Amino acid sequence: MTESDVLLYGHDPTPGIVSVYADYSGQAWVWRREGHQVTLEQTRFRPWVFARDLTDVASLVLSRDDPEAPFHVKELTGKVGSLKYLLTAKDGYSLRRVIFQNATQRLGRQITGFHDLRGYVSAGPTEQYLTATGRTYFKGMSFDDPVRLQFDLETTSLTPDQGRIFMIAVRDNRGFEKVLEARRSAQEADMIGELVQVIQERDPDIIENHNINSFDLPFLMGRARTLRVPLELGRQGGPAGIWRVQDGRSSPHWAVAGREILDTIDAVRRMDLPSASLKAVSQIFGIAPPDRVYLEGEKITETYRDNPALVRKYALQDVEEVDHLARRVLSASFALAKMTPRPYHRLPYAGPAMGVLEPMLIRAYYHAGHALPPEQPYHAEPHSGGHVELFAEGVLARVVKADVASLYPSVIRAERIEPQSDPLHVFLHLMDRLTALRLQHKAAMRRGEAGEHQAMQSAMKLIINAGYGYLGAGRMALFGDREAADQVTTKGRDILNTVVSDLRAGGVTLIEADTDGVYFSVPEGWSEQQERELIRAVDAELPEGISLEFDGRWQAMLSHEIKNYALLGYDGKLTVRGASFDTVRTEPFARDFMQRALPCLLKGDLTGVQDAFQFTLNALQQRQLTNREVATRVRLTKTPEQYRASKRRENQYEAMLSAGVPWQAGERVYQYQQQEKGWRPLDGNPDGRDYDVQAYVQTLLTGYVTRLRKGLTAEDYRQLFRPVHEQGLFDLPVSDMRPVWRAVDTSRVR
DNA sequence: CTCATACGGGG
DNA sequence: GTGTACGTATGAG
Repeated sequence: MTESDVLLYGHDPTPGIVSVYADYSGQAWVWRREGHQVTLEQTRFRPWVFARDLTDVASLVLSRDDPEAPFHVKELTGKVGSLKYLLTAKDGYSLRRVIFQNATQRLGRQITGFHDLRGYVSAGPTEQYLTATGRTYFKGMSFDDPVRLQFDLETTSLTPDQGRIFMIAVRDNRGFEKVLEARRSAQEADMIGELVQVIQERDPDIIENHNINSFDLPFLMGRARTLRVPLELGRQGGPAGIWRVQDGRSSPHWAVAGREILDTIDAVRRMDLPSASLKAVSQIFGIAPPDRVYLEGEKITETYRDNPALVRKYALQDVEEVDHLARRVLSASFALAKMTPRPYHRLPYAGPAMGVLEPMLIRAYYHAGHALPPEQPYHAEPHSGGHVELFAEGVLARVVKADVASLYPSVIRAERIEPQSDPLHVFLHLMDRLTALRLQHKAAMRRGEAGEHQAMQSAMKLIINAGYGYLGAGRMALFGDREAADQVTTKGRDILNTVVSDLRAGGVTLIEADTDGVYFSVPEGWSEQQERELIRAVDAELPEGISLEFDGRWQAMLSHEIKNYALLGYDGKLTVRGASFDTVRTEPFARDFMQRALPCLLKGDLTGVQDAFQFTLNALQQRQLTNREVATRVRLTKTPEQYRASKRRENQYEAMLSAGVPWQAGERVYQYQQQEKGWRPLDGNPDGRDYDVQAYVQTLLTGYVTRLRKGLTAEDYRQLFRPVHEQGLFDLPVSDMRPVWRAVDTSRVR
């Protein structure tokens, strides 16, 4: 693959950069790997700021012709009002200080950063270095060329002031593997020292774990502080220490000089999976080994006491799983790190638009010596969205989904829509090049060629799809353009409308349309080939560059509300979408009910639906369930003191207080409704059966049974979900009932 | 209903 | 002496 497109990769082809640390004083440390050798280049760069005018730097001596002067200004080509002054300095701290001081005076409020100051664009030091030099990480490297090390702590608690570390599993992608242990508290300090030593000796470029930023590192730092063990995880020659990356979000991120700290959870969280936990995700991706040991968090300490070998195995499997998971979920970020002027560790949690695309746009303007765009005009209204429409609700058979492949990116490229503030046409160039590259990688994948084609193509896709969102991102997006974004959605709605009416003309029953996809039901007797032919025929009518694709087929669908539905595959697999059907708070008994009832409803087996209902009702009434199976998980965010001080009474806290159970802020507990006593913590009696039957029957009826309503006639619904002893005189045999659907005429545009 | 805040996940 | 910004569910008003 060529890395010669300077807009895509930056203009400096230096290979093998594995980590960069820079500061505002203009110093930069660049670590490069060539095979086994890692070299540190200590260098300087000129910190930069794009400015709209020079008012805040009027007190500085600004050179216009000596680019090495303490402060330099270059007037850039650009329109009136654009950021047409590129200020650079030998020492970026002084430049920033002067600007903030003068702006504070001018505006009469404390200015401490560019984020609360209009008329400037700058970046963090490492990003400035990469932008100014045109360098990027990892050029010429594959995912496993850097040394990647994973470590995972086993602890006696979730917080370092209440527990300690008793085990650390550590491995790397060069074959190293070790389990460090501290059976007794007195050995913990030595074990931490040993981890530091392992890291210094194995000298990884990248340190990975799942949730490393919110768990392992804070825990490790907490213990090291308490035990007074020096914790140097960074590389020799660079600034020492470990520091919190200020990224404005609640969860912390950490950085050390010379190594990239990567958290697989950041990448997993944006994948829209039912859970982001390591174990769940590993199973979904099929990377859990067949002999995987699963231990409940709370039981790990006691398991270690009785069976340390099992915990060792568990801990090693954790780090091995992280290695596989990282290869799977971080390779897109790895690929993007070769393109965008940002450190690798930021990419899994940087947004693809502001975090990846915009830095590339800024870099292009920096190198062209062209001004950055002025601020966008303010729009009170959000820009218009996609076409969303529900055509039918209830149970429909023979369901097919068709979608327009990459609708918005295709519209952007086909209609040549670009930000009006992008005279260099960088946006469209990037869209075109990324799409072309994506297609190359997809083709290579299809030919079965070796290499990271899957990672590359998904990385490209990520950024291409971000293009539209970026245009509509509002004032935060430097090159955002509301009108351009509106053009994209307008065209997108036109296309979807065409698809919808052409499909309808093809004789199918439409169910729902959402932005770029349509679910519909085909007439009885249609073969899959006929379904695909219809989609091909509709596709043929679409404009050049836009294509409709077959996206799946199911034996039936329960359409409940827009974006809330259940599908039953031809293989019998049930898929539910939307908060109506399943959330984290869903009680186990209710989840079980839905899993039993939905497939029956979708197959038209209403006897089965009734059985599922009676089964659950019976189980509740006969107290065949335990409290655990009716409990919901709640989170106690306030401390007891905070709660007592607050006005509002909340069930979950009252439950803890009335039971006399202490809690800590942030704690997660299970609670259930106890007979006559209301909400109680589950902990006291998880295997008991003293739950409030009436309350849970009510929950079943109002919270879950109602989700099936759209698939039944009103009479059938009433009859099916009535207690069995209340048989009515005019009841129909259930075996004669059939699920129903009806057309709806609510249409709206988001 | 809309707006704001908290969460995820880790032992 | 680094570095603003995720997506979604629930609670508050």
